[in-house]
Amino acid sequence: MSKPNALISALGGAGKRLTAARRAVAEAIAEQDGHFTAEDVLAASRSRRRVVGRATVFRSLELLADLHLVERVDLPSGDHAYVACEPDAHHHHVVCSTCGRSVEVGELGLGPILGRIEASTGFVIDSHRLEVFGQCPDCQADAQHRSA
Amino acid sequence: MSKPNALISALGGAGKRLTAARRAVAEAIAEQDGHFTAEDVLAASRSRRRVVGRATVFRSLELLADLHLVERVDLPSGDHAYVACEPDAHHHHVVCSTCGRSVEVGELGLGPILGRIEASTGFVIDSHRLEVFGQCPDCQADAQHRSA
DNA sequence: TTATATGCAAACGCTTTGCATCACG
DNA sequence: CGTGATGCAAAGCGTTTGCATATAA
Repeated sequence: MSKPNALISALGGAGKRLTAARRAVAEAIAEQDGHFTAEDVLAASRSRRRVVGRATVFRSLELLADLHLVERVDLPSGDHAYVACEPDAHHHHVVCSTCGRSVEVGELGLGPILGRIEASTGFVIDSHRLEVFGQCPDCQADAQHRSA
Repeated sequence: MSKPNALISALGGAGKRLTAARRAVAEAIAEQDGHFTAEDVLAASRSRRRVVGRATVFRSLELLADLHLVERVDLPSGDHAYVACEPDAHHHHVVCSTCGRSVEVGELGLGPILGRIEASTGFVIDSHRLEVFGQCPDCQADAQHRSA
């Protein structure tokens, strides 16, 4: 759905080689609309006739995750998936339980809550993950059509 | 560390059979101190000479998770683990990155944040997970001793 | 007695790794 | 050129399943 170039140029900027396989992975990710698994990327690369080895997909995904170009999310089912994301600020993902699309949201005031947790538990917090699941506006509309 | 009886009686209350295997799993969980994996439970049951089959451990864990007696947490590493927890109110876990112990915290004001997310994204939120990782007080102390 | 639960072992699916080859820079 | 990347296939690991047997209620 968006520009693979962003992924590709970011890759180059990190001193990583700009290989055909990585371009293919970037393209495959760019055409994903929502969260996706390694297998989805593999399938997308195959359907585009830019076949990439399974191992390379995993290696690329790991690399992109290190560069914060994609982020791993754990679905409620326990499955692992990835979402493309902006590398900049800290943010969280809101994932649609129906269609899998996700949007990013900022911190929205989580900081004070973490402060309260530190105060009440004595922990020093290193990291946190907030994963939110629900129905996106489109799927809400679809649900209404179906029931009406 | 705590009473397996709580798990056992809750099991009975749910119309489930109180079998030897389930007692063994409950005991194994009770002696876990922090988060644990299915393999940990299996190992604990073996060391106590109350051997339980691998499949039964997974089935029991699934059952206990359904009853909200344990909760599945996804560690930053991507591994799946479980923590024992109180079945009552909605809460989240704060997990120590060093020793794995976890404590429960309540909502602490997440509600308004979710409301803001709904407002800004148009999603209707079904569920959420907040996972917080850091150093517990004990591990902070240990770290100081070591560096001092 | 009868529906449930168990145990085993094999099947499974996702992910990683070893290693020889390839190609970006 | 040299190092890093690739691809294949096999290994690895956690998890699930089929099925005959055992057992709680």
